[in-house]
Amino acid sequence: MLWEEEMCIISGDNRSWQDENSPKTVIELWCRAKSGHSVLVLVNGLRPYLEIFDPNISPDLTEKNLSLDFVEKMKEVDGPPKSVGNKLFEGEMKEFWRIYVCETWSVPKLRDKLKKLGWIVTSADINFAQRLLLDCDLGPHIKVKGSVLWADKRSPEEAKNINNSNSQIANQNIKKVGGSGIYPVDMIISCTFDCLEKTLPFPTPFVTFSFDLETSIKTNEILCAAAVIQRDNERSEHTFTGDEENIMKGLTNLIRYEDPDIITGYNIDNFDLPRMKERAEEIYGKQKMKLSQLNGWGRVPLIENETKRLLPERRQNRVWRIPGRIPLDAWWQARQTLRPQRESLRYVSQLLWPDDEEMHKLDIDSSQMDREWEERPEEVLEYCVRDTIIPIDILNKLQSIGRKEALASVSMTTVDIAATATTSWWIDSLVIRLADRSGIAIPMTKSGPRRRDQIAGGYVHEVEAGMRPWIAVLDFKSMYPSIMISNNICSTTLVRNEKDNSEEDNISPITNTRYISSHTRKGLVPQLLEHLMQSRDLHKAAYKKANEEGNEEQSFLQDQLQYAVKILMNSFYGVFASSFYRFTDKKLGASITEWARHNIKEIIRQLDDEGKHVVYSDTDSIFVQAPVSNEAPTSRPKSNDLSIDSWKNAKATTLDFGKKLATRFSKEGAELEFETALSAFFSHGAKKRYVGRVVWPREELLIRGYEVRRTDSFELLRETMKEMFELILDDQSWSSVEMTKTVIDDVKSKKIPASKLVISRSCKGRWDNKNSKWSFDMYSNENLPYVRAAKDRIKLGLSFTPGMKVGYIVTDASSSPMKVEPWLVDELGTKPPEYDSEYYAKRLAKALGRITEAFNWSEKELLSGSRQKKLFDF
DNA sequence: GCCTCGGAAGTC
DNA sequence: CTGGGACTTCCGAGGC
Repeated sequence: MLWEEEMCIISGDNRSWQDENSPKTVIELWCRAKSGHSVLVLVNGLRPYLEIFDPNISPDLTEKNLSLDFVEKMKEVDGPPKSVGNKLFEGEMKEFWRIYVCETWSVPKLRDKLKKLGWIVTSADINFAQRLLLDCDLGPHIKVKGSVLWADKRSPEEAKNINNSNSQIANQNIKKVGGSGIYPVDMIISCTFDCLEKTLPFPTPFVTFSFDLETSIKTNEILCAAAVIQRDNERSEHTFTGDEENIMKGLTNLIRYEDPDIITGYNIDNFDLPRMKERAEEIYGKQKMKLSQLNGWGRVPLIENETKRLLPERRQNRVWRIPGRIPLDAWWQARQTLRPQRESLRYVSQLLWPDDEEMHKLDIDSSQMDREWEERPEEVLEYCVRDTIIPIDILNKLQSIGRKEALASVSMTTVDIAATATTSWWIDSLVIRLADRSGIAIPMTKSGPRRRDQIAGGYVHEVEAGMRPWIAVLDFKSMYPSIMISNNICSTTLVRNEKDNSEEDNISPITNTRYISSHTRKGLVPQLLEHLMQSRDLHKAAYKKANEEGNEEQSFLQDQLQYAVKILMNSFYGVFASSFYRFTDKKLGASITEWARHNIKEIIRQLDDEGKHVVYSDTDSIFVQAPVSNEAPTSRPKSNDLSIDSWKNAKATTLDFGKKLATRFSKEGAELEFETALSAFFSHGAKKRYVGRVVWPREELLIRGYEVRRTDSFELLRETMKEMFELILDDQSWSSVEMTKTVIDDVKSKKIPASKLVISRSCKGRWDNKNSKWSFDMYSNENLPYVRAAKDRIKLGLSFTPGMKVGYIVTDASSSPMKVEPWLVDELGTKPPEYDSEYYAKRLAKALGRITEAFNWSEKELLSGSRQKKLFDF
């Protein structure tokens, strides 16, 4: 009996098997059904392949140089080559042959052999599960029709009725279609590739597992562990104690029983996952099956020949791979979306839930874990449980999982690729799909050394120091994608030979690179981008409609989708300007930016000619001074003040001015939008550093580039500078100088708490296996403050992970190198170090002085000559 | 004190 | 062996 259901693909893999001596490859899709249970779909019927052509002949010549018979006889090849006709490869038509392969894992070897023979190999580095999505034009959300081979506890009753076989029979049936045994899922279905169908996206009820280990600092041993499972918005907590082996077995059994899709925790990538591996190996060495009992988290049967997929593995020292599941570190998600000043779990939860003390209370000294565990194990366990709950709360708050699912949906990949892979994977998914349908060959990803010669980037306009009143800010809408569309920029439309020149070609303004007119042939990428632009508009409209109708679930989903499309569109330029991407030519990236510079400079020139002052411009934005009288106030007067009308008039003039400019300079393929109106704009004269008082479409302070936004600044500087900007934009530059002097005096007299003076920078590092210690040899000089602070942390037994932000206090800057101490108050609750007040006063004066300089108050004047100085003996 | 360099973190 | 890009500012170390 057939079973039909909608589900979302979490991850895919494939395995080779023999069907009556003929080689077959089955695709395994790990899914979560819309109705809540997990499903493994075994898909048969597709054969892995790659495609080749003989570079020495063109289609009009019939003579073959290279022998296809020879290819057919190669042991990796399955059956005769199949003619697939002519395809476009780097501007030329070639005759292509499809070569079927016995096993996917022999592709790299076959690739090399064919290349040595002289063939050019294409479509030969595409993951076979991804191939299924490409060839059947599927995204992550699918409808499956198949026969039920196994229906376990959490599967629907109807499915259990269809399949009531015992596990032995199920095991046999699964092996008959190429599966490896009874996978730890709720349901196992078998079908052929034509039984899969694309469906509309829906929010999938993923199951999440969060865990945390507490370990001994002396021996690295695991002392205890905790885990939380979130299923259907309900959570269950679990704790594990006893000997190490039992703790690890307990965690593993829980995972295999609960069958989560997502595995999270705080810093699991760099701490808990590697520690699990290390401790398991400490106990069982290289006995894979024994190791699997301790750490077999892969979603495959717990059997001998699956040990390779059972054990979590770290690829290229970065992303962990747990087949069938998605490792999603809450630390990394928080870091990416929040960009916090510091990154400890305590700090991040304080940032997200400032009022909930329960969440960030600190009752365990983790640097003394051995003693704490000895003296009060219950509190340690409680602390451990809390540290598994917060990561789930973080993922929920940041909507991380929903965003990954939306990205998977718009890029038509599995959720794990959206969650863990890089931009080029998402774009591959769309580009290859379309190329395959358009008779265009798929070149391999380019390898070898990275390109040295840079292409030119965006244009940045000089900015004058000082205040400018009433500014209209205009932006090009999706600038790079629009340029790619309107000029038909694509590797498939690039004119490579002079003989192919046509009068209709689009010709780039500086390098005179030519692209075929879209009337002749539309490029792949312009087609895709145009489609994405339209789909973003559709999602935005659907979002608006859902909002009006009060349909919260739809509105949330549509907003996620439109945002994902935006992210995806913006990734195109980067990938096509890179040196490695399969469909790239460095001319493409260069053309895009030269058209961009050309467009924006032309507008600036015209405005200049008309005497309209362009105050600033960066890549796709222009700041233009509006024709407002100098008497108009730049800060909003009280509503009963006489000057309120003058302010309102100025605002109206600026709005009108902005709208008119937008209409005037917008053209097909380069739409200029009126983004914001500022009543005042200030810069001290450095590019990418400015402040503006926004008066439309909302009222707010806009700060870019300045220390206020920088994580490697310190709280006091951020606060003071922000206050200073508020005053300056309110025309109170004098009081801003006074205020600044007071703050500098306060720091000199040590009235400022050290917590406001923590400087934080990310620090690289690598674990040196040979010497069993952390190494910082990637720095040409390790004598940097944050590297020394990181080393101090390590010495104290605190966690260090490569790339983490390390907080420190400068204790003595008079010596070189300066003396610093790590900031441990967040984690250990220890006494803060004594700071070097002179250093902080100087840094404040320097940063703030750059700004006050615009009003003729220098750094030196800020540091001295204040009333308060005399009160404190300095 | 001036300069160069390596490095991190911003803007777009 | 592993990947979006360029443009920009500022900080600290270390040489002279």
